[in-house]
Amino acid sequence: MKIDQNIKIAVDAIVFGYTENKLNVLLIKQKYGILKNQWALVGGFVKDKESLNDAVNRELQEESGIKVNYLEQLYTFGDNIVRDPRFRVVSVAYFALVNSTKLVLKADSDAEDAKWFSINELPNLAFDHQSILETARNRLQSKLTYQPIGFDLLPKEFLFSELENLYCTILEKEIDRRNFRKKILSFGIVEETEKFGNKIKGRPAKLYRFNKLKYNQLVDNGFLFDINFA
Amino acid sequence: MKIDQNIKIAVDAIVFGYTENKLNVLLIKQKYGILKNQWALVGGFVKDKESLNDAVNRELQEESGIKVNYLEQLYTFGDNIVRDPRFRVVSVAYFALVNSTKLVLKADSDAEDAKWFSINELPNLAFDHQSILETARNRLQSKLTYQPIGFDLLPKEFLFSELENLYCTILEKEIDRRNFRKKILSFGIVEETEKFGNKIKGRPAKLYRFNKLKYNQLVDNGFLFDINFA
DNA sequence: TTAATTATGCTTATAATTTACGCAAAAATA
DNA sequence: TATTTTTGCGTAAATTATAAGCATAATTAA
Repeated sequence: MKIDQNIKIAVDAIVFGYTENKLNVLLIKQKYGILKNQWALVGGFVKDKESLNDAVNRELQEESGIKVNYLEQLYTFGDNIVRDPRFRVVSVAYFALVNSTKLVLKADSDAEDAKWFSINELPNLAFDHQSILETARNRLQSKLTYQPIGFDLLPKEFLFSELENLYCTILEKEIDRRNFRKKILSFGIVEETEKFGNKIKGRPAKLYRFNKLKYNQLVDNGFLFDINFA
Repeated sequence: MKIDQNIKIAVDAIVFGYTENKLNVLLIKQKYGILKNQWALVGGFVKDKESLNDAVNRELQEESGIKVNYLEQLYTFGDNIVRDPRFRVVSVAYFALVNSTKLVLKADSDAEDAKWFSINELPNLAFDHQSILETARNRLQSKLTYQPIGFDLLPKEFLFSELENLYCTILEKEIDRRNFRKKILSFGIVEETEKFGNKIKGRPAKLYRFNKLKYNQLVDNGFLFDINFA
């Protein structure tokens, strides 16, 4: 049986990072093709013998050298049949979180440059990448409230104020510091360390750590993570 | 620029129905090919000039003639590169809800037969359709609690007991009838009609109607649908 | 040196929501 | 007429969310 179909499959990754109380997105500038000098999401075509998951990990490796803490499929964009002017492309978009800001481009990659951009200061993006990014941002906002993915944007050991700021920044609302702390601690999935963070002024704050093992145990017993302030 | 890629894109639809307190899935039996006589999800290959959305609607029309009340993209299955033994296929799965049980196969369709199966009495399914179905069932369960999609499985006018049974059946748990009613009514998105359902015994029950317009208005003002009983 | 400032971490009162369940009403059935 | 079945309303107790108050430990300004 022969199927007459000429559609190509690509994967794209929306990689979020969080530094200095800002939500950032990783973008790359293409070296070749019609995309030359345009900023775009990490991505590329899927190889015939490669799973979608392998494809997106390969592209991440080639174009940014980054190690992601979290990766999940976001959405498949294939309703706009002229999103790529060259030929029809269906793109499977992935949503990734990292806590590092280190970028190491592979020399043989298609990317000329890779950079972090604040979500509020984005350049013009290639194709429909602007709209993909919006979808990813919505996923991040909603998922943050019912899955402990915020920890994947922070270093292993973090200040409570950092966690709290992350929630306020991404959810774009004020959260009472004391109620936030009370709620997070009540879950029993965040534990304090002996160390202190090096803040410049004010009372020194302890560093805390997310206990993923404990979280998984609780989930097995029916625990539901849920952070939702009015 | 030429891309050397030989992957085909298909769409599949998981169509849920609800009748007589049972959750059902629509399956079709293929007329031709290696799938002959095997039950499978509604689906087929995407045409070059057709959006993914159009493709799934066309397949639904051709293979079942059914009109869906709700349709959303579920997940793209493309990690198992040998899921189809003929050649590599990436399948974009869609999740659909209907309240009708009428099926009208098109004569020129690839389907020899189309039938409703109770979710608890499924036949063996082609490809990885069993696992796709599991994913869809999970989506249905979780989405039922935070989106008013239960109404898309019921007739326009329904009894409160039907709505309540639907929730109990799909979520697989007991829900207190009185608290359920109180909560649903408190939202103000379900209104009673002047009509009564024709039950055989017991006190006659009013028919109710979901006010989608009202729901959308409330959502614009920040309302969040949420049904979650311990 | 001392007072003001900044940020942390603990606590408590009140409001709102969830949970559990009693009970009368309206029909069919025995 | 009594019993059964299902509907629809109401209320008390338990739990959770919201809104603050305040002592502590450091830095910074006076």
